[in-house]
Amino acid sequence: VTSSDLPPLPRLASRRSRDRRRAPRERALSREAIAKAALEIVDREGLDAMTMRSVAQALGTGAASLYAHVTSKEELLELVIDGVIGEVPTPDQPDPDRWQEQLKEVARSIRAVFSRHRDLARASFARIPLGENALRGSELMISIMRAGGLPDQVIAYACDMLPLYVMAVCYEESLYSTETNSPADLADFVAEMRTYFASLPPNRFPNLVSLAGPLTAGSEGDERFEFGLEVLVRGLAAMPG
Amino acid sequence: VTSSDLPPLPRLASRRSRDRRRAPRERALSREAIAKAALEIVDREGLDAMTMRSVAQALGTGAASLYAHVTSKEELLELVIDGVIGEVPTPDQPDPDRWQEQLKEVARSIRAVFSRHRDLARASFARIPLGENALRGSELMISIMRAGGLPDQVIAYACDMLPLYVMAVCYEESLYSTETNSPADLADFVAEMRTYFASLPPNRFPNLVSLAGPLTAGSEGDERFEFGLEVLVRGLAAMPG
DNA sequence: ACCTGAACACCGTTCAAGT
DNA sequence: ACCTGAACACCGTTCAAGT
Repeated sequence: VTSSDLPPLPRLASRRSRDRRRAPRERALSREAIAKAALEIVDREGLDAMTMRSVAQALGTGAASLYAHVTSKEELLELVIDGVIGEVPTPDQPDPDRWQEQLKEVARSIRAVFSRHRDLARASFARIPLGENALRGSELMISIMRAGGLPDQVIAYACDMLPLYVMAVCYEESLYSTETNSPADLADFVAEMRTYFASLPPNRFPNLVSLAGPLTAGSEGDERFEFGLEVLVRGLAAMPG
Repeated sequence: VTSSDLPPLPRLASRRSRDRRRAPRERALSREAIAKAALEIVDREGLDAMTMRSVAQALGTGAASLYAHVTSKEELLELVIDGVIGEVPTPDQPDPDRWQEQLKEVARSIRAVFSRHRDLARASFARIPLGENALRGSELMISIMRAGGLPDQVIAYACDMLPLYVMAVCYEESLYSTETNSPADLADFVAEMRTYFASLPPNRFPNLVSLAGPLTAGSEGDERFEFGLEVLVRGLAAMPG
């Protein structure tokens, strides 16, 4: 899935870290090993548990040693996230007649991948994704929309907006599964919300009261996410050049 | 703008804090005073500078004293955010013929308000907004969409999706203005991005290279945000019941 | 050239003790 | 009833000193 045999991409100047890493010794640390250890902690204990100290400990060193390979926790997170984006499968060739379905498919893949990595989605926010794999993802989405014949500027904005939506949903969903431990807990929580909306003073919140049901629907499966995808795709299709 | 003269709403059971606060003494602390001090710090120095310690210091006490009025930093943040949502102006009566424009107007107001509070938008994420003012905001959006004749379930999902988009954009924009200090800096950054995309290997990233211009357009003003609003509103209008 | 112990300057939260 | 000093168990990052 990764493209590690290709020549490395240049780095955006303002993102470039002081190039401190060297040819690694026998069993020395490396950016890859550090990122791998970090992701394992995220998967096991969540994003907050991933500290420079905990990552270092997993590798049998102290936190200070990581700074020889990574300039900051921020940069490490970027590495981890780009690696995860690399898990997103690349689908078939762009098909002009199926751009909407293909775009939705990519979005579904991203959601599926991040749902396997706890609340990592939170860290992905508002980070302009410039890693190798993120660029490939953008390239892919653009190619699908271009095949679909969308105007360039629509494609460009959509390239921002679509991941924004997907990541926001992933983060939201990761919170639910953090706060509630079992599917039954989630159902309880949703039920509590519905009852709460229904019990609000009807003179001040008539609409919240009467929509208590729909407002709390679709939190359990894919409906909510699919609704958003449909809105986005239909909206994009309706945008003038 | 606030509705402090109305009877207090019940609190969702799982959100209820141990009711530790009492009738405040002469110049004692209060939830309101604490939230006000916290927001002032956010406005002056950003979200990260808002710590329990810094808020307490601004009030002339120690951090521990805040815990008599607020159960956690999390709860304090909720208080601050709901207060800021209260700054969003409530527009005219819902007009069936203008629901799209009215919905966009609400979204613009929310963006305008949060853009005055640094990166506070970040803290608003994936927090189901259940404060007094947030509920009023939801009630308002629902009333506009109901006047527009949208199906109930579409309205309910949209109630989630619209703020999600607006807040995500607010957060993204707050990052730009944190990393870049002047408009000129922002322009430089955007230019750097454009050059970067244009300089990628064209055999691997043909679309990113050729769309370098559009991809980095509209980051300075409202176009990007307005594009998203338009997509959402058109998409919502196109959803079947 | 790389790695590290110890330190610096912080966090959120708790709790015994005060008034 | 309310407030607080001090402590607990942490953070990210730096840096002099080691090998």
